[in-house]
Amino acid sequence: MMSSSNLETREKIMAAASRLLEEKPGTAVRMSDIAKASGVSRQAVYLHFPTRADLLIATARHLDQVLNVDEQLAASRAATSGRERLDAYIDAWGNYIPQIYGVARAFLAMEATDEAAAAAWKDRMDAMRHGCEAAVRALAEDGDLKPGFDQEKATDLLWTLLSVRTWEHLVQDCGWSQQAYVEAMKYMAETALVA
Amino acid sequence: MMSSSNLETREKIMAAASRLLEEKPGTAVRMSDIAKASGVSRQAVYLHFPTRADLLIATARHLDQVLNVDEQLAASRAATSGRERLDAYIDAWGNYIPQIYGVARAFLAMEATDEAAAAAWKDRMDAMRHGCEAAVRALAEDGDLKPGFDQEKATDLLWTLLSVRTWEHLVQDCGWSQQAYVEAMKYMAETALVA
DNA sequence: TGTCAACTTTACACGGTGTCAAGCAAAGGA
DNA sequence: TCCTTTGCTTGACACCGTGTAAAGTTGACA
Repeated sequence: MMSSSNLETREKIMAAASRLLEEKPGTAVRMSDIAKASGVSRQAVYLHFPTRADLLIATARHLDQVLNVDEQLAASRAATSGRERLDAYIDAWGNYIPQIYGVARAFLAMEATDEAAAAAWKDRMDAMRHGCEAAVRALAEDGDLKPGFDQEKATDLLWTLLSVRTWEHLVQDCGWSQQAYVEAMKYMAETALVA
Repeated sequence: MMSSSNLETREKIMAAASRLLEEKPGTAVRMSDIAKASGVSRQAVYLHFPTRADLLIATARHLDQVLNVDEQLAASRAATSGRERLDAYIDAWGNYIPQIYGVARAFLAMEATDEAAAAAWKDRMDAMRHGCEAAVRALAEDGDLKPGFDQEKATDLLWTLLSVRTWEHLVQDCGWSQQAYVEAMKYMAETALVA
């Protein structure tokens, strides 16, 4: 029961962290806030997660698991044509962003100062880039990639279009609806990259 | 002579700040670093600029003046057609970004925590948005705005495309050349917004 | 009964921002 | 010549958030 309580506490902390970050993104959420929200002492948090970056990393993984990213992104891999794949990927990732925005924002804020956080975020974004790369390759294999576009540049462009910062700018700063955002990204990707 | 030295010190501090930020963007530049680089005590900096945000704001204005933003952006206002105006604006602003990137990055890092810095940065970006708005309006007046696009959405899209974060992503993270960046932004804006 | 594991409480070090107060040196006027 | 003002220096300190250290508490279980 003690060992299960150990795990339960860990989960409680991660759950509280993701809840707080999701509730008030942009607000600086402190370790003590997370501790309080978990119903645990600040030091208990440090017992489970040596640093803030460690907690953030674990929380991100935890969220991926709870939200089942793999399944959410599976549709795009099942697509037959390149165009479908591109569309499905934009749909999947574009709609995943708001679900992880709180944690993402915390990462982006720490990135500048914390080495470990920067590396972890880079990893996640590299993984996302692979999705972009696969969509572009599928497009190219169909002969549907706009002529004169090399795959790497096309991937970079798509990657930029689908960055969390672009989502943030349009949805948070400009006040676009999630649907308008996804449609705009599809439109941009289509007109820019598809022949 | 004392009153002129007063101004000189102020300028020295702002010059040192912009130099340090430009030299090592991404590195956290502290007030004490700026003081040292200015050849002045840390408290002298606080004598001239009550807070870090104040220093940043003044430095940004100072930089605008030294680099002569107005002139750099003038070409776009002189353009006759909407398409020319769009192109000229992307050219001007897109090439201005790297010149202010150091300071911009400092603002973006502070934005999350500092109210004053966030407001000042928002002001600057709103001013930039007016440029986007004007370009889109000129396009619409020529009947060259893609049908089914309302001007506000088009402005938002262009604004997002020309954000410092987009520049950062492509040039800093993806390693694109400044020229490739500007061309890509022109291409994206053209294919997405021009009829 | 005693041990171990998870957790609590309290205290403290560190780095960065911002404040406060006393002192100093040079310019400039009486 | 003396005296005031101005621009700056020096050194100390408060505050906050992260992270560390150490001793104490509580419940499970052998």
